[in-house]
Amino acid sequence: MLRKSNTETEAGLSYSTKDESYLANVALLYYQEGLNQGQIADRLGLSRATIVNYLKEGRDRGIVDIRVNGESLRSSSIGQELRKMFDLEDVYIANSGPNSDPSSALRQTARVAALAFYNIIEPGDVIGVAWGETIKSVGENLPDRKIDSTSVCQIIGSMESDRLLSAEDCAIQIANRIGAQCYTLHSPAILSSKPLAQDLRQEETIKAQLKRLKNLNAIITSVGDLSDSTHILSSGIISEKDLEKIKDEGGAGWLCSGFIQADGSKLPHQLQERMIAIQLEDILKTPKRILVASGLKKDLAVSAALKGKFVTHAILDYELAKAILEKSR
Amino acid sequence: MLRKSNTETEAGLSYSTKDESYLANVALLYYQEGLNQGQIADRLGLSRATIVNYLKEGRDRGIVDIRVNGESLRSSSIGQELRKMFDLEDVYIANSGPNSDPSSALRQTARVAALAFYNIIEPGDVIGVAWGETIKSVGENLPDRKIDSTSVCQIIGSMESDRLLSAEDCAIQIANRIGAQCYTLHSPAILSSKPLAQDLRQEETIKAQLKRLKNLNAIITSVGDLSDSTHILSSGIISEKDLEKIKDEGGAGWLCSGFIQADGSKLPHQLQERMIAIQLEDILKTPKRILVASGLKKDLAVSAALKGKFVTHAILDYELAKAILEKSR
DNA sequence: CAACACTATTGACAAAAGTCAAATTATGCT
DNA sequence: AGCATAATTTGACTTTTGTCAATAGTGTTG
Repeated sequence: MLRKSNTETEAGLSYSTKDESYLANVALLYYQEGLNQGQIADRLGLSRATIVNYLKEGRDRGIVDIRVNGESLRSSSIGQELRKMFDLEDVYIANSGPNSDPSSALRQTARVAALAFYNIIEPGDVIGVAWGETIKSVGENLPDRKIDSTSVCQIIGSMESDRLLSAEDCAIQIANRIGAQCYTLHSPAILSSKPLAQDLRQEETIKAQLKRLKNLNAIITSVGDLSDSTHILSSGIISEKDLEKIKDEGGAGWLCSGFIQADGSKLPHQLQERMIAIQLEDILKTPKRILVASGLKKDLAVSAALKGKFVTHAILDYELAKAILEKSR
Repeated sequence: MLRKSNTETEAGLSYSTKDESYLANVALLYYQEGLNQGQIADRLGLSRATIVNYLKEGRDRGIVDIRVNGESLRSSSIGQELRKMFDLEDVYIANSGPNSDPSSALRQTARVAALAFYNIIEPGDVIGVAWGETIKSVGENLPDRKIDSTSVCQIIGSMESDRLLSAEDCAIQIANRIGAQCYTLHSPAILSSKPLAQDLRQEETIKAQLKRLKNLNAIITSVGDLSDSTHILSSGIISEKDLEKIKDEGGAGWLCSGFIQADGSKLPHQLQERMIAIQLEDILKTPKRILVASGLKKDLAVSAALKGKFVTHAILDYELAKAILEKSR
């Protein structure tokens, strides 16, 4: 069969079969008219394999967009129970199946969080973004869909971590996806001494950046658990010895820049003096507080964050949500 | 294997696997994570057939939404040529393949028109809607997506037709889909005598309805050809004898309420005196004039409408567009 | 204009998805 | 509780889709 990429060239009429319009028409025949690939191939006088390629290209180029309605993810009954119990605005439940490994459970949670994010964030919002594996994954799963005149602020200074390229990444990626102005924090998360931290906070650039964190509309963060594998340990924010002490003192979790106890109250710690990050008090002042968490080992930490009212919108793993609910009866 | 629709019932925790949230999660695993049905079945501990059912239900219930980007349909090179030649704002090309029958070509054109419609219409628009097979099909292919504070006005009185249930249907359906206020025309399209038509136009209700047609933001219509199978014949608007006369006088097409010649100029006809419909002059005053047409036999009529500037946005069949372009060189 | 690098297309095969009647499990009713 | 009924799930089968290496077309360059 003759190649079809240009018909009527002799008449000067150049019609490229491969343009977006053509791909979109094929996609319509497949996804809306409901024809199968063979029928479309017959109509267009091409092989079925070609139609397969066109359809794939249509999806790749974003001409065909398959989206899942985020609203529906709020409807799970376990989520509704949690919502009532902790007086939350919304709970979205991710469910990757009982037989899935933790990393894909995390990815599924992040995907759900990405959809939830678009439901929660409104044009004009100033969004504080924490960092960590979970938030990184949320950023990766956000579709490229702009939200008008939003801005994104990094709320914890940066830290080298084996699990992340760099901490600013989280804020930058989220900002890129939603087309927001991005303000990073030009400082490490933790400094070696209290005086140095104090000095740095007085630096004009840092000062301005920290001031912005007092007037956020929304925050998206995860929580850290206090197990041996927690990221505050691996990223060097805290030493093993200090962590043990925190646990002895009744620490249940780590939230942005501070430790909290099982009942949700703040657990003061000298570490705070050396950190460049948002204050727990400022989190509470932010109207939309989005928490994303996956994995059973975070149950205590998440419970604590919920009890402490650090959260208005939660996106949780099914297993995690169930565990929290059962312990809280 | 155990049935899974309720887990943990003994603990009082009712978790329905079949809720929207669950379906959405399965859909995410399939459409976003890219797992196949077998892998999902394994993870959830269900059979693959069940996953098939869940995915289907997700699509049926609108949890999964597969949409084609309307923008891309504007990009065809043949459409661009037409756009320049007739100084149009936009041309969308529908392509159902050279081997497809006219009815599915029409459906494809209507689908493309439906997507175009959402690109063209803005919140607040007052939209005039004609009727006919083509417009009816556009209405059927519009998704249920609201456009804020729009209204829809029927621009030609009603007529019984074998091909349509009733003429108001077109306006009503389009209004329903986009959530618009709907104003129908409470009159037949054509009356038996001029005096009766004049009297009716003076009726307060009709008068108000006709007045509205002088301030539309947009119009969506097709054109009638003058072949033996044209709908103005089958719906009884015109007699066979009159049609012959019109053709002899140089008529090229029928547009809403009047005949036009090949060069786009109006062809006066006494029929007009007996009609209750928008005036050709008022069409020209409307800023967005959307023409939808499919099928080679409409080439003369469409050409005429384009030349007469009755159109700002055209949605055409590929074959039709090509024919018009070739004749116009 | 032959040789080339490139992209688009295809046929044949492998994998995945869809179908449906039968089986299983829940639900309603007396 | 026991039975009828409805809803859900499943295994075995058919159809459709995806893959990939081979082939054909296009454009460019020496």
